[in-house]
Parts: sequence; structure tokens; C-alpha cells
Amino acid sequence: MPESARKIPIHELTYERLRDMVLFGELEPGQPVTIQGLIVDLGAGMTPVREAIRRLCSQGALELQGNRRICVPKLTLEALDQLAFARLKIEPQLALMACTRLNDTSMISLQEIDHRLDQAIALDNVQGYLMQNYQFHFTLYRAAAAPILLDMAQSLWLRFGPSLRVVCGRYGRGGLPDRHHDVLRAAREGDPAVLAEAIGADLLQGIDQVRLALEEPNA
Amino acid sequence: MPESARKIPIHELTYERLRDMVLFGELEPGQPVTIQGLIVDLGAGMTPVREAIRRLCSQGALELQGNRRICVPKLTLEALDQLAFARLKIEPQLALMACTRLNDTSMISLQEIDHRLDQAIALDNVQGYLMQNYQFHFTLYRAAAAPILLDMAQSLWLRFGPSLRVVCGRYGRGGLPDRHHDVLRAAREGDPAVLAEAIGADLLQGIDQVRLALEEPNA
DNA sequence: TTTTGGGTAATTTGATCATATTTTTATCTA
DNA sequence: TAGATAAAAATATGATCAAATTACCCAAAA
Repeated sequence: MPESARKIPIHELTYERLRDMVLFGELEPGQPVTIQGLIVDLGAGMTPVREAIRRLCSQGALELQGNRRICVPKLTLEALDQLAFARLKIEPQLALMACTRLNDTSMISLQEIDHRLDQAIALDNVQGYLMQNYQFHFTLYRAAAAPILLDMAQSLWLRFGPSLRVVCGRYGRGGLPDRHHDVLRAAREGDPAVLAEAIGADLLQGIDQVRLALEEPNA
Repeated sequence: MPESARKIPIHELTYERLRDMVLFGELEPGQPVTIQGLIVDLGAGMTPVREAIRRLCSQGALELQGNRRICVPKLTLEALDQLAFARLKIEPQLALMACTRLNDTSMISLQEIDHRLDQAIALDNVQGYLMQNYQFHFTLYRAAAAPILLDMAQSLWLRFGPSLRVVCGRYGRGGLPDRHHDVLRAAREGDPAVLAEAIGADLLQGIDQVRLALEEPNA
């Protein structure tokens, strides 16, 4: 048993498990989340599960329904507008700050992630696409060394995740231009403003896809 | 015993108590926060206290120090820059959205709060000033009916609160122009852009005060 | 007879606490 | 200074209580 893993408390592991379930679309919007259920599913005790849920609620990843019940929030058009506004302010700024700090190691990481992302698209692997897309953005954002803005971006993605999964599953994502290559090019050339612009364009593409889905009557 | 209060769970009350302690400067930056201590101080059980702490940690109001110890984070200059950026993007937008939704009731509330705020300043009541200042901003922001942006603003204030208290206590806040009157005037006239601008100016004033204090050597 | 409505019982789920275990910090001795 | 020991604090479990939902039954109306 590895020395490092032994130190991480269960409530932390439980949080990460549950967060990834929200982030990568294992939980659908509107789906109820029960403490008892998670105790069984994740094999954890009551306290760690409760703490993980509290953290995710305060990040907007889960929602308290007044009746003490918890569910994955459904994205409304109003919520989407707020998310779009905030993401387009915060995430390009993270990219801008990251630009001058990107070293060879992180550039290679980004390219590897982008490669795996293309593979996932080719194989129609929605889960893989979501995971690599997340890694791509946050590997870039982490380079900005701006933990507060990073936290905000994390919370925004948690609110966005479940709906993105539904959209991808419904429409696939063929025929759309790949903005990540623009992002990589700007990163290589080291132009912060262009990089920020490219990230903004990428975000907008995803946001518009979700908006399209939400505006349909058969939601 | 009132019927309504009976339903609020202890972990929620504990969260609100602790949040206000952070928000209104009862806890100093760097001050350690222990679970056992809060159990004694707040007279609550262990589980509610732990849940409240987890929530506040994920909002940036408290900080885990790796050693499983928790403290009120100290604001660094880098953190302040991130906070300044985010606040100046989010909060003027909330004001802008609120502007067209302000009704007579909320306008009266704002004026009453502003009056109490002036009283607190006149009496050199720092705690009262912080509370009324918070109420002023968030009474306005709540009118925007934008819960996601409101959550973000809440988290930003939680990160800002403890340091603002220290600054106010150290320097007082005399001689500075009162931006709230500009805010109220813009709100009365119903001009969203002007209101957003006024809020931005108010924020900047507070941010600059904190920056001044942080740049001093005797921090 | 079938369906609808109301109300009670059973079950599920959440909230809280008391307790045991583990980890970290502080103290003491060599 | 180093290592061992004691104290304090955090982590995690399970039990218990309270609240909410669901299931179910019976009666009344169509």
C-alpha cells in the first residue's frame, strides 16, 4: 500500500469521487442524490459522505431542495446566461495569466491531452471527451497560479458539467471546428491576448450548444 | 418558540454563525479555527460543526493547512489582485441586472441601510459599518435575481472580509468620499450603466485601502 | 365494477450525537 | 538534538431520533 495514499482522508476521496461523477456526467440533471445511497455506492461512512455533499452543494454542483433532499441541479436558461457571463470573464483571464508561465513540461502535457481528446472524439467516447476536455482547460488554468480564480472556474464547470454531458450524448459533436488547436497555437506563440481570445471562442461554442439544447421544447 | 425557526437544522445555523464571524471580522486572518473550539464556543455537536467548516473551506472563507488544521486565510497581494479582478467583473454586473428590478420596497431598504451605515461611521462602530456595508451591497445584488453570480459574490466577500476588518480597525475610514450616495442616486434614476460604474468605484476604494495596508512592511 | 380520494402505517432518508480510532503536536528525558 | 511519551485534535463509525416520502387500505362516488 503506497505511503502517500494512506494519508488522504476518506472525506477527501469521497469528495473527489462525487465531484468527478458530477463533472463527467455520471449523474444526470435532476437526478436525486441521497446520503444513504452514496454510503452504499461509495462504501464510505456517513460523516465523510455528508461532508462531501456539503462541499459540493456550496460549489453549486449539488442542490438542496428545501425538503432536505439533494439533487443534481437542472440548468435553466437564466442560469446558463449567468454561467456564460462568468465563464467568459474568468476563464480567458486564467488563460491570459497562464500564457507567460507555460513551460515545456506543461506545453507537452497540453499536447498529449489534446491528442487523447481527438482520440476520444474519433471513438465517439463521450465520457473520455469530457474528461480530456476538462484536463485540457484546467492544465492550462493551473499554470496561471491563481488559486482563487481557479476555484471559481472549478465551481462554474461543476454547474455546467451535467448538462454538457446530456448535450453531447444527444447530438454528438461532429462538424464543429476544433478550437483547441487555435488555443495550442496561441500558447506556443506565447501571445496572451490571442490565447485568451481562443479560450473565449472555445467556451462560447460549448455554451451555445447547451443553449440550443435548452431552448428546445422537448427538454 | 417560533414555528419557523424550529425547522432550520443545526448545521445550517452553525454555518451562518461561523460565516458571519468570518464576514464581519470576528476572526482575524491567520487565526486558527479548531473543530473542538467551535463545539465549545457555539455549543453545537461535532457533525454540524464539521459540515459548516467544510462549506466555508470550499467557499474560501477558511483554509485547510495540509496538517488537517484550519485557519482564516491571510490575504496576499496576489490573492488581492485575483479578488479585485473577479469582484470588478461580477459585482457591477449584479448591480446592472438589479437596476431594472428595484422596486419601492427594496429602494427604501437600501436607504435605511445607508442611513444605519452613516450612523455606524459616525459612532466609529467598525463591526456595524461592516455589517451595514454588506447588507447594502447584497440587498442590491439580491434584487438581480441571479443566484449563481450572487454565490460568487458571496464567496468573494468571504475571502475579503477578515482583511477589511483589520484595515478599518487600523486606519479608520475618515476622509474618504461616500460612494454609496452615488450608488443610491444611480439606483433612483434607474440607469444601469451608471449604477454599475458607481458600484465599481465603491469596490475599488475598498480594494485600494486593503492593498495599501498589505503593501506596508509591518504586515 | 372501477376509479378516486383521504388518511394511516411502514419504509426510507436526513440530522444529531456519543464513541472509538488515528494523526498530529507538545512535552519530557537521555 | 533526538527519540520516546503524553496530550490534544481530527477522522470515522454506528446508533438513535426525527422528518419525509411512499405504500397501502378502505370508503365513497361515477
